[in-house]
Amino acid sequence: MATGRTHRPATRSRGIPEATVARLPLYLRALTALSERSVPTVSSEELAAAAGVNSAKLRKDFSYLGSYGTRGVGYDVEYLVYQISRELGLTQDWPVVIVGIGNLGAALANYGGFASRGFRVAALIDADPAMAGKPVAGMPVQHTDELEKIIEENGVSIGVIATPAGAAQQVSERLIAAGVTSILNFAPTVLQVPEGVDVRKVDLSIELQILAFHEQRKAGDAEAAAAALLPPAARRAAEAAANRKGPDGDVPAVMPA
Amino acid sequence: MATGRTHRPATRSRGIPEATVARLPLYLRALTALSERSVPTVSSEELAAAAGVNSAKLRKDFSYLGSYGTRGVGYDVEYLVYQISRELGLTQDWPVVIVGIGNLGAALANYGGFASRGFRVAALIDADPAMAGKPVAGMPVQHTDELEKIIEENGVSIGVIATPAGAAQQVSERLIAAGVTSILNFAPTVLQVPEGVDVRKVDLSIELQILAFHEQRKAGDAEAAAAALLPPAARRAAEAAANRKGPDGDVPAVMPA
DNA sequence: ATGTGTGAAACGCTTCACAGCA
DNA sequence: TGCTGTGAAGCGTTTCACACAT
Repeated sequence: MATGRTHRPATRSRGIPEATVARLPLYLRALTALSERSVPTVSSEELAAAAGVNSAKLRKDFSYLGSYGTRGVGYDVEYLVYQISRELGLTQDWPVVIVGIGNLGAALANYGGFASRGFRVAALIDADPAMAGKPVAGMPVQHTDELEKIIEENGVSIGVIATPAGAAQQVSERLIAAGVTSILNFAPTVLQVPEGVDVRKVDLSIELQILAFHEQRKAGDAEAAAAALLPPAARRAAEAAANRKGPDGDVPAVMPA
Repeated sequence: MATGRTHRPATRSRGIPEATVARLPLYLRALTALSERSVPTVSSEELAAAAGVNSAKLRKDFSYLGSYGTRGVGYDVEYLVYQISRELGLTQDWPVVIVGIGNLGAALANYGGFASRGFRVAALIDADPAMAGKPVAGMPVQHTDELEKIIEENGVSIGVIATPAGAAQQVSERLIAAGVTSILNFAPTVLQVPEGVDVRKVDLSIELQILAFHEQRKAGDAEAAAAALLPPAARRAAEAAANRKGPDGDVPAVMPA
């Protein structure tokens, strides 16, 4: 997870558990693929495999939306696509602004997955005057001065922050003051926001660090197993790890007092 | 959260709960900032605020690492930085490859947060022959043909996939066959990987959809409250939402059979 | 016969509240 | 006195297993 909500007690939103909400987009994507192949129905087993979850979880998830399946048959693909889209609020148009048009901001602006899901990039905003007017993803970058005007005129309630860490808090405050109530934050900072504003964060470095933790554990296991003369499948990883560490790889950089 | 592990039962890894592991990078970042300001110690309360969690959770998290605090005083910043770094495996060097050097891949290549955390971009790989040799983030892009050689020569165990969805599964298979055991996947697909391989996914579109769900709920609440003549704080959002929807905003695009 | 829908059990995570150490 | 460390309670999520509809 690269991610997490802020505020609001972990109580259910509209009766649907948060964990289920987080999986709905996954189901939707799998269903859309089936729909494009004109598959009329799916079983929970098939759909679960396509979405990368187990079928019991999927059935439980769908049970929160209502009884949309047919026993002995499965789920109607088109109908489910509609129901989930509706539940997620994707049947309406969501204008979003992207603030910070560096490498990442540009990547986001060019990302096709937004438009196809009801999201419309209403504006690209950057603090650098030299960027103003430059076309990115076929759209002129606008200066931060215009931020409030853009948000109010377009009824924007979702903002994406792709600025450097140092600018993120201030940007979020301006977004919120102008009316934004949901923020997707790519800057590596914890945003301080008032009650009622949702923040989700995506942090590339954090994801890698979590992988490193598990990777390290694998290497440790492999080393231990190798030492016990029980060569495991992950042998290669252990060897690579050993090579990387070097002779003093484990010496602490800082010693406790 | 934008994210999730694959395989391996949700049992604890090395005694540390998965939820705790996911927060360690957050604490580390906050601690690093304190360290740079030469702050010698922090209380759980202060550090929790900086990391955006509550203090009970933080103390519980740290208790899994050992008793590194001093009662009545707090935690030694430098010592904690070292212990968490060590726990996460960041005291060693992790070479990573980035596959798919489009907008997003380039953004990742340029992202500074990697190098400072023990991650080293060993190679940038792209399938487009026209990209080969082009410098991105001061590093020449290499062709996919070289993938296996690069991974083996550099002892790479972590791969980042930033290709289009259609290429991701095949890329992951080649990465894994060559020795990669952890993958950070930015492509909007569910990767099918063998036991023992960790996958974390970051999906921009999914994060936005989760925000949209909550945003929709807020708008609904605000409308209801407004109808009940109890003007709420989020009034603006409701009005904006109403504007967006238009006269037939709620008519289903697909009707059930 | 097949596959959904769902109570109930199991599990993991969070929060509480306070004992215990500096 | 102040703040950590931690059992125990509380919650939300996952998994099980089977009744029930088709």
